[in-house]
Amino acid sequence: MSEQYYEIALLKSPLSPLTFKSTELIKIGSLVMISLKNRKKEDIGVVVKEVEKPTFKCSDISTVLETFHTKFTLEVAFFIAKYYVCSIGEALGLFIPFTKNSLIAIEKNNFDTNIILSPKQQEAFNFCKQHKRTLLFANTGSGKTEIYLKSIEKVLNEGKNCVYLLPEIALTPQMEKRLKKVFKDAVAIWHSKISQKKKNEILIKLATGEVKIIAGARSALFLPYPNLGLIVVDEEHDDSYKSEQKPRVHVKDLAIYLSQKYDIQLILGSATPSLNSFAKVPYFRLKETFHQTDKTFIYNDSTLKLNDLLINKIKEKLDKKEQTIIFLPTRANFKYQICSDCGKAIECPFCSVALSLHKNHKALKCHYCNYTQQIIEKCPSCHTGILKNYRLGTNELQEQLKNIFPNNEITTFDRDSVKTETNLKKILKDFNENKIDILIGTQMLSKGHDYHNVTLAIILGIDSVLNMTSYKAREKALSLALQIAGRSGRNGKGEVILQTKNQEFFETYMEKVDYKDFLENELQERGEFYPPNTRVAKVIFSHTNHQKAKELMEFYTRQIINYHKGIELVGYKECEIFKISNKYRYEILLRGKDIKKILEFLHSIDSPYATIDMDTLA
DNA sequence: AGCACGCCGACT
DNA sequence: GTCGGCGTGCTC
Repeated sequence: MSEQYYEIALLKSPLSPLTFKSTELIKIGSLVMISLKNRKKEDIGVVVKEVEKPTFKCSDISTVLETFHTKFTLEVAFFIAKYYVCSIGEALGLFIPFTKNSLIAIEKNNFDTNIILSPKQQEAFNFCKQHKRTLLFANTGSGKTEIYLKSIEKVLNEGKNCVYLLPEIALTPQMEKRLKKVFKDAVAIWHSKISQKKKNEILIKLATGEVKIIAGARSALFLPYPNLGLIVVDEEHDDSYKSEQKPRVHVKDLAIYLSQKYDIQLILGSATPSLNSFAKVPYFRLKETFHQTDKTFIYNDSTLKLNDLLINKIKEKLDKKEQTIIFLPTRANFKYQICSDCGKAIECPFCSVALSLHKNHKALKCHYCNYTQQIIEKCPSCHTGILKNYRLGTNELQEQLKNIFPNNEITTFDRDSVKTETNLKKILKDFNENKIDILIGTQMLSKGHDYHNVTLAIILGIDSVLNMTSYKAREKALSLALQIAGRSGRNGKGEVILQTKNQEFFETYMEKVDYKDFLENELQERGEFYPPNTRVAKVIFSHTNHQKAKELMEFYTRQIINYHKGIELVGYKECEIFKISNKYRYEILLRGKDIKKILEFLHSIDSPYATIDMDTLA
């Protein structure tokens, strides 16, 4: 009996593909079960290649499953493995495979959204139609959603699928509503919190053509679409499109790649686009909003605190029964407790960061490893000093405001108060029904939620974002400030207070000139040193043994200097947060224009203690 | 001697 | 990633 030999990529395994044999003819892309030496259970793999009989002995493929990957997914997985530096098995592990009934041809549809576009919107829609890739650079309130809907209608009527990506799960409910209103049951929501049972139902409907649009978070891009024709990436500037875990794929960049290489249309949308997309993708500027915008900016150069200016402004709004949102980048009560005698902060025993004070849990907590301990009164280092609190957080501000305005409803909106989708829906519902007067939150506040009665946005602590040591600090701080400022304004009237010592920067780019001018200026500033005109990658070495981590960094630093001409070593040092969860961390930052040379180095790294981050955002 | 733990290498 | 083998160092 004849035997075939196949290379099998083991799903979620860092191993390279291994060779197995079978008497059956198996299609490339099929999922199979195999067993490895010294393993208790069988592993799932994907057939990636047929090969000649090798010199070593091969085991048999035990089962051929009913699921498979297409040529398209295999190609994309190979690209991901190469570009983001992981094994084929890890890259394939991102995708959900097709099943036998998947490849039924979908019929063309006859959707009619009944949406009438304004002349400017029509122009934007036409631009999207004429360009395979569009950056819809659209101010808040300029009606970009209608353009998405029209574009979706078009591809659906051509018999294709659409995926609509959002940066986080929290935004899916409101978009679900808007999409279902127009496309009814052809819409499904997909993200990591959807139950397996529900996911299976969605996959069946996607295969039969009953579902044609998937709206969701990152993972939604990796579903078995019978015929993907359009990718929409909403709030495209958001960094959460990049995965924090291996493979560290940037889903927006992957979407750009897919639309370049395949017959897939792409629309990226944002009021404050990323410089990267701005430089890569043709844009259409949609500025006109449906209401006159009349926004007043007030600058306050006080250090981070609640002061009379803020209190009086809030009172004004409360008296008029209008709502206020307050942004600050810190949760809990305070970020540090510092001894007034010896000047030491109370540190996490496992991480090199201060413990945050959580009064309502009567605890000190580490925001990196979750270590929790009781609140202490006296300095643990010198035993004499009194501890002072620094860096105001959301809960503390809430407490202070409750003392001043005891009869008003003041709620926090951050990772601590929004643990589940139910929490989120309730807070947003209460806020929109005016049951909450003041909403205090972290970045979460800025992310595309609709608020209707907000006339004051207060932005605190933005300087700590601007002063981060990242080439993206300016872009991050400004887009964040603009996004929050954009949530203030009922019928176009709104006030914004920025507490900052960098008035000139914010005043220039928030009031005087267009965000486009910031992007153009920033492009100049970054020059040839930072993206988009060059590529950057970061490698982090982490180990419980301080010396081991350092030696690894030093070894690879020498490798770059000696054997990798053509890539530039920007720096090698301790990570900003030196220790996390008892692991010491060192990093190498490198850059270069030649992707091949960068990847050659990154692929030469052979250590389980290295984390490779291509196109790092930090 | 007995075993817990960490390290290392193989895995087709 | 996951497993077994093997060495070190500690305890009974």
